[in-house]
Amino acid sequence: MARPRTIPDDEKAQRAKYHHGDLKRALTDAALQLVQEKGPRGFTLREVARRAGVSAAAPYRHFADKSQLLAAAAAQGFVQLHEALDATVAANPDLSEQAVAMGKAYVQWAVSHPDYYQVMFGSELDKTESPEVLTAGARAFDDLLDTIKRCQQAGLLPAGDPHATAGPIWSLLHGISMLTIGSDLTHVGIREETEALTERSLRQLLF
Amino acid sequence: MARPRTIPDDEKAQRAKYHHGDLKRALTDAALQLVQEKGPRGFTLREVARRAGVSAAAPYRHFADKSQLLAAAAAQGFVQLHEALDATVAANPDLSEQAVAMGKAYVQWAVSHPDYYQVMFGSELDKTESPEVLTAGARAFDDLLDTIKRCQQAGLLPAGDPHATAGPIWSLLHGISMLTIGSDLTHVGIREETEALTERSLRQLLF
DNA sequence: ACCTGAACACCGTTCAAGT
DNA sequence: ACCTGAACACCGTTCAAGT
Repeated sequence: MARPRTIPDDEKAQRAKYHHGDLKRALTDAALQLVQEKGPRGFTLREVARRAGVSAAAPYRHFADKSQLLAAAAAQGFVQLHEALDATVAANPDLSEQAVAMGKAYVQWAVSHPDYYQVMFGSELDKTESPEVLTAGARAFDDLLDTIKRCQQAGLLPAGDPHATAGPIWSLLHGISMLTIGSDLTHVGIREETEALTERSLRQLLF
Repeated sequence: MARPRTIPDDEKAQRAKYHHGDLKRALTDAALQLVQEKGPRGFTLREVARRAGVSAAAPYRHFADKSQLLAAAAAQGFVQLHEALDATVAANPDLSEQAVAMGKAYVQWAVSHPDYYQVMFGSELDKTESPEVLTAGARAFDDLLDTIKRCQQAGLLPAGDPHATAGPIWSLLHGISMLTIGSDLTHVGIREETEALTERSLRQLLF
């Protein structure tokens, strides 16, 4: 029953700030949660504002429009994906398996965060208008690029511009992720497990 | 088995039917046009009704809801894609190049009909609720499957369930299409032409 | 400086009423 | 049988007004 009477101004400031000062963070947090709950389809500016305990007009002090708020959520998604890829690299020091492991991790993250992934790559988002998303996305892509470079230096992959190798790989991983999320593969009779499909096609493309 | 006693004049019936009887076709036509004009984002039930010269409530006599109307448009997209693939097969009787030619035709169609393609694979569409889309999609997929089978019989591709070969190929083609439409490849510094990227990665995956 | 309240123009959807 | 008009609950966005 400690009364907050003697509590440092720190906490008070924090509380006070939540609704005037750090509304931006409160809104992105709510947006993140809403995307995960309802997907891109159910994402509404007014609902985000409601969850942040604020009027429908308030978000416009911090985001130009709805798509900019969605972009903030998408950027967070790329950060999470980047962290997942980073962790995989750290957990797989063996270079000969690192590329395959990272590919599997990419798809694994995508299919276990389908709403996120669809926001990150869906047509609702105009990436051109949101440098935040572009840099966050580039950071995740760099993980792939770095692994390719290391493999090249170790002689496991042919030398040359790593982008030339990254293009096909990323396209494949993105395709598997999207088609799996949309259940399109099973709809046409492809019942192979996502992980097996990923590993198999990646090896075929790489080696 | 009671058939109508008087068969009305064809042309007159056609004309009269357009606004009472063939509203369904008028609506899907308008939907098709609207998708091509404004993309999935600007697609509105009310606008479609407006273009068909009908009240906002009228479409509900022919479609359960907005997504069912969008599904009708998506199905048409798959039909068009199927026709493009068919034409490519007919124009490339040489089996050794048919698979690559078809892959290029797939991506080519996708990037030249970006709004269509995004509707066909976007999150706005619930394919499960629309058998029309599923069968139209399966028909396009069968083109790929057939070419793979023929290549297998000619010894150009390893024998086995053609689905096992189709999975990686389709995933790659879909990934290239989507990432190109979204400009994601150029955003991360991959400036290779779409056609070159497609051909190169397809050959690497296949041979 | 930051937020609210009210307003505007638009949606998707429903339903009684018209023809 | 098929369509309209009006209504409802919801949007995204703007802006004067409050604190």
